[in-house]
Amino acid sequence: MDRRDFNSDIVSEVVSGCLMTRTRRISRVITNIYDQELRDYGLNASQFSMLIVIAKLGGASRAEIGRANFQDRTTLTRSLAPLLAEGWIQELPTDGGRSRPVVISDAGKKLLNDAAPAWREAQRKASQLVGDVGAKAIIDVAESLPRVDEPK
Amino acid sequence: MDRRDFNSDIVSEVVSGCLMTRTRRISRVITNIYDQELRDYGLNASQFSMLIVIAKLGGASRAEIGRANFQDRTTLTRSLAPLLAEGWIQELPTDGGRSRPVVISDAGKKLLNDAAPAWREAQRKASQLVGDVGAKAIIDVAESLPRVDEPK
DNA sequence: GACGAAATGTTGCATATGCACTACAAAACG
DNA sequence: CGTTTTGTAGTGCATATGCAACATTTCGTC
Repeated sequence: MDRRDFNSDIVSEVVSGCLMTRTRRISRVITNIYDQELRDYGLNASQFSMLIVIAKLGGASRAEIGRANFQDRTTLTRSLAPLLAEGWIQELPTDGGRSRPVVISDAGKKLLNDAAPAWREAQRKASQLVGDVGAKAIIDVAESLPRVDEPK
Repeated sequence: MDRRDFNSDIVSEVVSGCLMTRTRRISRVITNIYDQELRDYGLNASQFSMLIVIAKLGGASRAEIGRANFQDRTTLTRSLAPLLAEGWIQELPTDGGRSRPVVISDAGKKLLNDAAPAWREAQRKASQLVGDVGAKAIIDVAESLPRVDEPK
């Protein structure tokens, strides 16, 4: 059969072990969990992530945030716009003209503290979903990703 | 210090163990690997994934594809459009009027076979990146995701 | 067969993601 | 110095993602 022959080839090969399809599925499912818990606070999983990175870096350019979070520079140009509009982050007074670093604002800090219980609940659900072994593996794999933001 | 106190709270908690930020980072990095390898064939990682799912299901509605791939129905409405436009998939003659199942076309099958080496190269790179333990964990976690597409 | 519940698909809306390209600014070099 | 190289940011383009709301179709039940 045409279909059988075809499926026994590349399709079954990918179906049985593709890391990309798996990581993307996991990402979608996990993201949905956090999205739902965070919804009441007016931000989504991605925005929560960026706020955390910015808070941790304590003042960083879009390029630095991108390196720390494995995102393209240009993604940050647009993704940060809603955070700026909401007042959760703010641009530091331009120190010349080159880069325009952003920091988390008081409102942003308050938001993170307010949403902390929601994050913990999502984290609990996600941990249960992936299991102890899965959770540890995810953390380990993430830590092993090639760092491009060596301490300045 | 204000910043220190703040960081010692929810920020460091999330930084040290958030499963969502990790899975999203992993997804971005892994997706980039496959995107680059597949680029010469005119499709991206996401589209490759959908083609594989459709090929495997062998004729499925957007809702079925969504359940199989953990995507929202409405995402498929739009994401399948480019695949239809390229002729990689086609809609089956409507069997009444309710759903409009799609199947992979000959051109789509040819594309998958042509791109197979590129996928294998990306898979090799990704496997090396996450390591044997990481790869197994990713597969296991993905398999454990709550299935909603029980065999019809 | 009629009715209400569940499933399917679309559109409006908002956001996420990254590539190619452009414009500047800054550092490195000779 | 000036020139080259590097780094930062933005825009145009295309796609991905999912929620809310809506229209339509099925299906289950009486």
